[in-house]
Amino acid sequence: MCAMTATPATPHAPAGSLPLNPTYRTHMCGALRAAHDGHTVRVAGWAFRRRDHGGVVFIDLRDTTGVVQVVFKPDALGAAAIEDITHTGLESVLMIDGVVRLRGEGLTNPKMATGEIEIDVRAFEVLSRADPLPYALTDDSVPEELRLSYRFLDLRSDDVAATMMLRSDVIASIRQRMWGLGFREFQTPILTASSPEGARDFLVPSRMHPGKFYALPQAPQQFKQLLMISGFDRYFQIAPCFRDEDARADRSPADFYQFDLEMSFVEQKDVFAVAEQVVGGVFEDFKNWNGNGRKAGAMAMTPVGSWPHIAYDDALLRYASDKPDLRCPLEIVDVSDIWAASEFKVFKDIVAQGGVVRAIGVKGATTQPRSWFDTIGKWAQDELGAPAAPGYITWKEGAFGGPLTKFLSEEQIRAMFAKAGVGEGGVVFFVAGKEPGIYKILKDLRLRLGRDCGHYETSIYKFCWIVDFPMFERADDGSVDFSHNPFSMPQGGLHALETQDPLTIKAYQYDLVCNGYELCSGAIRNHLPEVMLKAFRIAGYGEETVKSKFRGLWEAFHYGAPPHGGMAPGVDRIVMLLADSNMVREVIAFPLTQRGEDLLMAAPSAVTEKQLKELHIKVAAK
RNA sequence: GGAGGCGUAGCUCAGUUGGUUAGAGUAUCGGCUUGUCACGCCGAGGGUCGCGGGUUCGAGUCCCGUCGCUUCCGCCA
Repeated sequence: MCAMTATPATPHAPAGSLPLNPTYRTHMCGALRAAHDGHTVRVAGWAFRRRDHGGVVFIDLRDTTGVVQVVFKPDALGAAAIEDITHTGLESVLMIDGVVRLRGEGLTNPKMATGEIEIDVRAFEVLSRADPLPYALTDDSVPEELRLSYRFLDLRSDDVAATMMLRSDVIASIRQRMWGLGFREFQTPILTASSPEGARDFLVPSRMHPGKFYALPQAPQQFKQLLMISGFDRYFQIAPCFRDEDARADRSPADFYQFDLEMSFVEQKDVFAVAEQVVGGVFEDFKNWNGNGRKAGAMAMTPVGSWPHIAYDDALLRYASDKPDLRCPLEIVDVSDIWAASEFKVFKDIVAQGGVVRAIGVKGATTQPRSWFDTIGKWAQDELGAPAAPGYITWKEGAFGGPLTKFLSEEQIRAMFAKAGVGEGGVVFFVAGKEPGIYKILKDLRLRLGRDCGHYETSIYKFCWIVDFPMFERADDGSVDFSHNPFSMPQGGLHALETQDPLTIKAYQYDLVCNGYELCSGAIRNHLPEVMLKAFRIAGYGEETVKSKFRGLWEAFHYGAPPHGGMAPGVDRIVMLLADSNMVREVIAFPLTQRGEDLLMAAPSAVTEKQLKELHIKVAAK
């Protein structure tokens, strides 16, 4: 385990300055240096590696600060002691009394921070013996399933441990920044009421109320709004959230943590300013963290205070995504009108039937070999499910090329290149189809083209705000539903709700996006009961539902509610990005599997009949 | 709910066209080794090839089903 790189915002004491109890240790393993030569020390830790030379035995002893070599010599300890340490399993916990010695000439190990010294053992005690390990801690090819089954061992490996410490440091940094800005931290209930909106709830049966259930909160949404109405003005919480939905690589299947915040008497720009200071500040502090050795070099980031705002509709057009990865500079443009006026029947028909043709211009792509264009076409069909290989037109040595060229006039082609923002040497790709199905193809094609043609930036955190989300959307069954958050303030307020087509109404609703990951959602909230009632009515919820299911907010809005808003960045995702990982499980100490199981604790599990009876629950036969 | 990938010793993997007793590295155990640092050398034990069924004279290998992990779609206000 390597010593952590010190970071300016880490409020923790540096490794090696921990208060120590001399019953167990006088020094930390990783803190010993040449300056300790001749010091009598007591250290304690895990037997990480052993090298047995029949007489002298070396053990690398590991604690949270690092590794130090301890030397067992038969002359000093006797044959029985050497026999004992030889048969003590790796990962046993040892307490060592010894003397720090400079290593002899040619015996130092420059790969170790403590490599100039070793501890000459005078006495030792095995505090806990370890069985043979299910896998070697130094083996980095062990599958995740096994490592999660023995997560307590997995957490001993230095990169995993370093990531957990990063997580702690990130949360500490968030708290310090928020306290510095005058926010207060609150705790809100873990057992609350089920909500008809949003994700599937985890339910907890009530013993005292037969047939009734608590729900674990999907977010502290209503509570933080109530705190605003109570007048606290600035709230935050590192809040556990629970959603019973299927997992993804970047989405934990049950519980996750949000850095939840809310402010009163603010507009959208005020929330953005706090977010850029705090989230941006955390990234500035930790962007170069490399405790797991993954980053190739220093990381850049979008400067705080200049994170671009992109309207939701604009994001869908330009990036085919509401969480665009801006490391790829390529943008999508609409060229439906040009193709509608062309002789190419396939695209003409698609436009005539309400579809669109979108184009991605790639500078310099004419240098790609023919085989690359074929690979892209096959990949788009096989992996992205494109109905046909994306068409393309090349502009090379004064001439336009590609199978689609013959359907267009030169003016039309030139107009296309101008719109796509590329000139000679460039290639314009086309994808035709209906929205929104076409977005999935365009989104991944844009990134692939950028990567393949060298336009994709690495070693940078690219932030942007996605703003002006629609308030409502059409559900699969044709009805109108909330598109994001039912508590958002619609732009135009009650007047918009009463006069506009609901599907055209925007909300003061926003997301923060970094490198293609949705880092948080937020909104300026509605604080008026009549707006709440009207918005829910449009989404198909009657007055009685609002009054019963959202009683707290409904009541509170009648007794003086300030304008307020906030957001909730995902702690797991922030740490994941800083750790240069794409798996959220890597930044969670005890993550669940994809199917929501804890392999170590064997959860979920059956319970006794007695427990069920107390809870008035009967399990139906399958 | 749907689609793909993976599953052989404690662990990581190899295993030819279906053909004798399923191999290697590592770990474990035993022996040797007083300066290594992923120490080294010699030897031993360790297998229901995820599970079930089928085809076949014969299945780790082919087919069907199923279970587990995982990636993606749906889902995630």
